[in-house]
Amino acid sequence: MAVMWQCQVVTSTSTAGAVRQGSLRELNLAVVLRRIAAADRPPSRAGIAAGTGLTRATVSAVVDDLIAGRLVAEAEPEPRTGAGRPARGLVLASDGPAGLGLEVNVDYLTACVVDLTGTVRHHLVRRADLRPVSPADALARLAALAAEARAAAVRDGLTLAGAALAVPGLVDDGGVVRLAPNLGWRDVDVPALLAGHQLAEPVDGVPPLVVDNEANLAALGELYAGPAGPRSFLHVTGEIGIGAGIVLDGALYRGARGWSGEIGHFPVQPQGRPCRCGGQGCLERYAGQEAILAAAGLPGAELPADTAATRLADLAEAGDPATLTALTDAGTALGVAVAGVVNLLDLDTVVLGGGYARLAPWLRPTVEAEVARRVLTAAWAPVTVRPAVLGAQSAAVGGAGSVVRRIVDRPVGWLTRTT
Amino acid sequence: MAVMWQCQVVTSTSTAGAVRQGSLRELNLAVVLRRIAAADRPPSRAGIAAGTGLTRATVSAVVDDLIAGRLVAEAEPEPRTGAGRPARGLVLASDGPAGLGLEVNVDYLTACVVDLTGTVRHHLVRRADLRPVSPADALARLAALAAEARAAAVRDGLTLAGAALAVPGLVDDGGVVRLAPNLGWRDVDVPALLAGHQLAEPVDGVPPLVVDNEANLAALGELYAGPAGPRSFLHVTGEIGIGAGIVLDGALYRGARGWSGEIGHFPVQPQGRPCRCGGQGCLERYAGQEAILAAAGLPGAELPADTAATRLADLAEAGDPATLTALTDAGTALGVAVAGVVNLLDLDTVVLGGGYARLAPWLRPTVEAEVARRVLTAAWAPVTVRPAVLGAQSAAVGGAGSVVRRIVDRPVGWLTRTT
DNA sequence: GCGATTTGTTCAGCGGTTGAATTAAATGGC
DNA sequence: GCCATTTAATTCAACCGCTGAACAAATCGC
Repeated sequence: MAVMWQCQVVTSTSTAGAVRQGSLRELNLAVVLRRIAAADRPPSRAGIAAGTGLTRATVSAVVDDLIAGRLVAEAEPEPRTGAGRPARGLVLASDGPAGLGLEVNVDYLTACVVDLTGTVRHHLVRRADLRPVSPADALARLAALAAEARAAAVRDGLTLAGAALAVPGLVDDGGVVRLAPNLGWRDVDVPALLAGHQLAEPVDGVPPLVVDNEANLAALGELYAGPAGPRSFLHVTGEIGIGAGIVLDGALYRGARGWSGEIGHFPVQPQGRPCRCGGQGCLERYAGQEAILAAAGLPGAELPADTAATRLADLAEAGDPATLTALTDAGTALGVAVAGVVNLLDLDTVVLGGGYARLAPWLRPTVEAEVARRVLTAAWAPVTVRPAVLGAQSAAVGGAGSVVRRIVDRPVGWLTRTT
Repeated sequence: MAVMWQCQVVTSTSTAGAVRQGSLRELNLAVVLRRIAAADRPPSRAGIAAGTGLTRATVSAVVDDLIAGRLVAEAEPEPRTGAGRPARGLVLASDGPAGLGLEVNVDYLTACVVDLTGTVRHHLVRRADLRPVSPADALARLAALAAEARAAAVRDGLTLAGAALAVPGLVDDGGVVRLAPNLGWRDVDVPALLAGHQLAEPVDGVPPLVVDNEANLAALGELYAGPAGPRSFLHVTGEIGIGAGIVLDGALYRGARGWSGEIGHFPVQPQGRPCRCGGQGCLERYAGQEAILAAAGLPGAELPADTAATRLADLAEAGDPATLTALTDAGTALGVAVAGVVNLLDLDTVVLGGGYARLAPWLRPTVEAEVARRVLTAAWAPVTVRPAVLGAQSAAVGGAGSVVRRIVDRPVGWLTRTT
């Protein structure tokens, strides 16, 4: 007689999900705040009570806490309808906590500030080729840009609640960049290099900066900003390498060690062109920026992604045949890979991000054709292929968004802060 | 200024996660019960209190409820250690609720009973070629087998809490089998065909039978039965077709419409052999049972999977060169596909199930070699490839396990039942 | 046998939700 | 213009379930 789950391990985060008395309020704060964040019109306390099943009394008490904590504000222009006492609309506060989103990439540094409502309040970009710059230097410049953004946020009355840094590479739990090939970084300990800077000072024991892969943060940005609905999608970022962020059931899937999304080496031609990874016929060799540029007869394999994408888009718009062919071929390869992923994960949406966002008009038809041809269930349920809403610099915005989103999902952390 | 998550939709399951007063007890029942289920030694009330952060008083009250509901029992042979009052060990009850697992496949019907502890208490198999049999007939035979299993369970003092039926095909939400090619089923409405049978009578408004893809249920079985640890893995089922169950962070991932796991048409040779799906060089054409048998020079493409696997294993053990080559080639193709999936999802374990379980000794080395070669992060973090613990008929056992597992995860549903 | 030690139970206290009653603020009919 | 009606939000006693401490139970070591 086989015995199952005899010795399953409990994930044991010390309390392992036990619900204490105080958790009630903690959980309901999150429920109410999420409700306010998710509504398309400012909801009333009564509406929230009806929607959640909580009592109006409870909702009022919870909302009082949220307003006192500067997470929620009452909307003066209350939307009225019919008879009865007018409801007072509740909206996320636009003068409370905000998130700082940062990005280091091959040819630019970005810092942006996103408030609780999801509005991008500031967006600073510094263009500069960072490949010859040492990681320490690059991070020092980034810190300066971050300080500038922070000052702008403070002038607006905002309080920065944390920061997220997007990096084009593999990042481990501790914020160490294991490998960022296009930047030439290897084992760069970002928190250590930023020690002393304001960014690195822990607040309430919480490290204020999380470092993450740009594809992951871009996918989060798309999750927050995208049209309602898509709860499971693949966000493909076309750069020199090709990365993917995977959102499943409304949550970013990071993988067993946080290294998911490596789609660049999906085998689209197993007996095809050799790849630096040791395999053959990897997607990157057919739909990577270098491959597209070469096929279009353009130099500059090492160009920054947005420059390359712009150049290709210009040529395509002008009707350059070599470019059009190159994009069609790239789209086909991308479609093969995407179809494989969709077959495996049964996704309903694929988002073209990074450089692909700009090239979507030309890539999309071929990608869609391959998907329709190869995805078994496509006949029953169509797959949407669309460009990223946030476009190129979605990683920084997504990172900033993830900071404030964390507050929406667990407001107690913000409300009980000591500072 | 881009605005994010302006109009996100709330999943709105009426209460939308609101935490009522009574939810406290509901949640803590689950926490304590899971703790008991997950422990490798019968834990004491005090131990659970220490582990969860709840008070000993609370744990005692919760445990009283669980014992009253026949979900937990006190283990008489309490495990002692040191000084102090001896603890009373708590174990899952072996005479409470049980799950019924069913499977319809090409050449057999299965019914099995799994109790709360995960022990397989009964396991009935009827061999018969079901391809010439009408779906209604096949289900009638299944219902008879299920009734037999139910009687055996009742004799043991068990109460069946629900049933799960594994089918080798695509199943939709309503339990309709959209397509099961090897059975020759199309749009078979299982609940409708079982109407009138005991299996189909709702208890407390809950449909007693869920129908699911066999690969999904087999993956769940592996999740419950497998060694501690693997929280994210791919379970590949080799049959006439090739299916995969995907477990991410300890939960089965079903996809946007419940049709995830279609790995059989992963492109391993895009310019290769044409496939019935319309694509070219699909995995199924290289590592499917039909392909392996043909490469080994054997007839019987339509053989049931376990027969075919046994025959191949016998030949391989005897050192038949054609068979060994066939298995090596199949392993290579499988390895290409698996490597692609692991790259994408960053899994740490791949389980070979179904017919592959029996063939694992020969497939495993080549699969591992391909994975090591193609998975970028394999150097930092190894990927384990292993045969399924439950072997061939894991789907029925996994289905039965999922029924009792649901009770462990939400005991209130069982405790408040009216029957 | 007695103190030390650990388990499990009992009980007053309390935080937070509940539900009903109350107050607040608007609409609409006459 | 006034009042009944309607809906929103607040107040308050009641109650549910967790908390913490005190207590009883059961065993070990000396």
